[in-house]
Amino acid sequence: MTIQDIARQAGVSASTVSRVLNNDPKVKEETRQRVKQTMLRLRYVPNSNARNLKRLHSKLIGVLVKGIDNPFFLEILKVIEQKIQEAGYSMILEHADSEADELTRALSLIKERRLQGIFFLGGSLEHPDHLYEQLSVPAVYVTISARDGNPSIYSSVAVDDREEARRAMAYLMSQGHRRILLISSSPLSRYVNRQRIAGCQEALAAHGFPFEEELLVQAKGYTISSGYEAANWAMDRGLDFSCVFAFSDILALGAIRAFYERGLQVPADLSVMGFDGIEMSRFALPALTSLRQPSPQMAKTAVELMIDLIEGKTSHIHRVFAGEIRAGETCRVVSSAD
Amino acid sequence: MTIQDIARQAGVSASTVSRVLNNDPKVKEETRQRVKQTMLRLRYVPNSNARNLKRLHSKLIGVLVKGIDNPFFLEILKVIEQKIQEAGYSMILEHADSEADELTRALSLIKERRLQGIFFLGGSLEHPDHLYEQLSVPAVYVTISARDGNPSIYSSVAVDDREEARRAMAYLMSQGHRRILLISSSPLSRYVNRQRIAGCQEALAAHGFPFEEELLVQAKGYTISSGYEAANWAMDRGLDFSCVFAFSDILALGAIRAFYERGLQVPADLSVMGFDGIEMSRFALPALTSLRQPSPQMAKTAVELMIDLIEGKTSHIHRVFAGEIRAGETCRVVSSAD
DNA sequence: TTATAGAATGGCATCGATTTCATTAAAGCC
DNA sequence: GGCTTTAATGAAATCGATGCCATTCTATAA
Repeated sequence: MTIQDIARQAGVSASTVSRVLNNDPKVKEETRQRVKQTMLRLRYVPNSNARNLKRLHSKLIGVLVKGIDNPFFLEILKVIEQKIQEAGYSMILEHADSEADELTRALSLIKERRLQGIFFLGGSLEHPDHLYEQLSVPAVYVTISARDGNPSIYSSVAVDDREEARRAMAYLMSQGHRRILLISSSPLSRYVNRQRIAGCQEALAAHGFPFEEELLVQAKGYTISSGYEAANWAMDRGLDFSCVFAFSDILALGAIRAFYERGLQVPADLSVMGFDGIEMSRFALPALTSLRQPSPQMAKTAVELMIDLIEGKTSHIHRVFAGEIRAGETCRVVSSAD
Repeated sequence: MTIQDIARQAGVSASTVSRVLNNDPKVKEETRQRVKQTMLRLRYVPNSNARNLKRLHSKLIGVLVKGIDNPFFLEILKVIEQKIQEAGYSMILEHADSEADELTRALSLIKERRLQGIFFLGGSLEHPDHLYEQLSVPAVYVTISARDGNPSIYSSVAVDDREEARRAMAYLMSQGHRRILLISSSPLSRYVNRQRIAGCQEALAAHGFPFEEELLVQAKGYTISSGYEAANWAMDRGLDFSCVFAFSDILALGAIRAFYERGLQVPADLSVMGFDGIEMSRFALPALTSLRQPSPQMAKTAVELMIDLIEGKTSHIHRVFAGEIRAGETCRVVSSAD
């Protein structure tokens, strides 16, 4: 079933059918109806390959996700997809497994499918600048704050990781915690992790506490089992801490389980705080205290920004959202003697 | 950058460049290298629209997911994506929100993008048969058992929902439970739910217990909050039960939270069992007892089956996997006097 | 040396839509 | 009524790759 078949059946030319497809106003109403009826009758669906080959715009936006395991990213992804649809575009999802070729893959994808824009979700920003310059379409990073220098070759929508981590740590320290185990995702060299670690150090320094390298452990991935393993690793090494700050809720939840299995109750024996504030952790037992990122708003803003960028209505900007501490049941005030 | 540009730069014809792209053996090694170098130098990436327009095969397989919220589907989706890649195909993900137009959407997608096959994940099978007959490519349902009559217009890879639900109920009843609250997803009329309910009834009947309509509640969606709400609804109605069997782990986890907030401990005061056996529920507190579906194997089998179907090596079949009870910490043996 | 099979390569139609340009039909105007 | 303007429509080139068929080149045999 091609446009030609419809044209023949409806007694018009292919051009006219194309005009009907694209809602061109200069088609007589009567003709339009006849063509539409024919399309319906023959169950005609336009071939998107042929379409996008000829057209200037593909109406496609790519999303490159790294670590789709993480429910936090999924929460964002859902909103992004919905908003993209609403804007009349379609979403192409690509899942990046290895860290290194992330940008290369994005560049290929853009050319291959004629994407009009690309989102990066959960990746790192460690690529050299000259690679970004090869991006021929707008790129928007979501949940990853822009590096120092605020580059104008891509946009970002994120919280200030450093500041939010500092705030979370300050909160924990205000409850009397002094020895706080940090569970980061890996690698530690990833920008977002470096930022958060820096924020933690800042908070410690503000209280005059030293930053102990030993109290920084890394989890393999963004899964509950890697949080579990990281906590076990810390306990196996006999580390001394009264509190845990995990850089992701899902890691925090895994850690809580690990503590429980060793007979440690949260928050009675240990306090735990997460980062992200996913829905699920509100319903966990005990409900996780977390630094919530306003993910729905961030996702919405990211798509709006993307559309504006595509339509040339704006140039690259960096939007910073404020996080918020969501108190759950996993933190307890301890005496300073603890 | 088109194939013509490469041809000009490398001093060959477009045909030869195309041959290099498709690894045609009848190209002189020297020429092949020269063309490859040129492609690399100009950072050429073939336009997939032009490609798929001309080619017979698009190397694309669609996946229509309903309820991507459910971590169980995500676990499966990840394996499906990986296996599809390994088989040299690409995956197109489509998220169906409304129930009704699911198949219509799939049919459009197939024509539009020239898909070579389509997976249905988490949808329902309630469509009339004549719609399936319009499917021009193999369709494989994952985690949804085939309806009675074992139709040969699509394939399925699933557990026997009825039998597994029966088994789970029998397990709970063997622990002394008699009044078991069922938390189903909605709508109850969905085939998978009807099957599971039938299995539960069967188990009750085997013990001579009546099936009480009242003890069947439905959750809005596959989210932890809807499990939470369903449990609250049941408690608000003052229903009497010693045990809960939720048709999804994520619902069970939400229910546990709801009980906890009303001062009911699991498993001390109430036993809870889930369905699916997702990774996360193993790390929950308390670890969820669940009827585990062997999802990685199911996903792997589904993709293998799909590839075989595409290559014409097999015709539609229905693979049934056996589930398994994974004992956690949410079930307790009660005396029959309870 | 010349015929000839086989290996490499080039030319060109093609996939199914869009879009510009040309053409026809209808309508407005003096 | 004849002419211009505008509304509808059609013809044909085009997007970027593929693959059949034709052609050129090379190596081997007679």
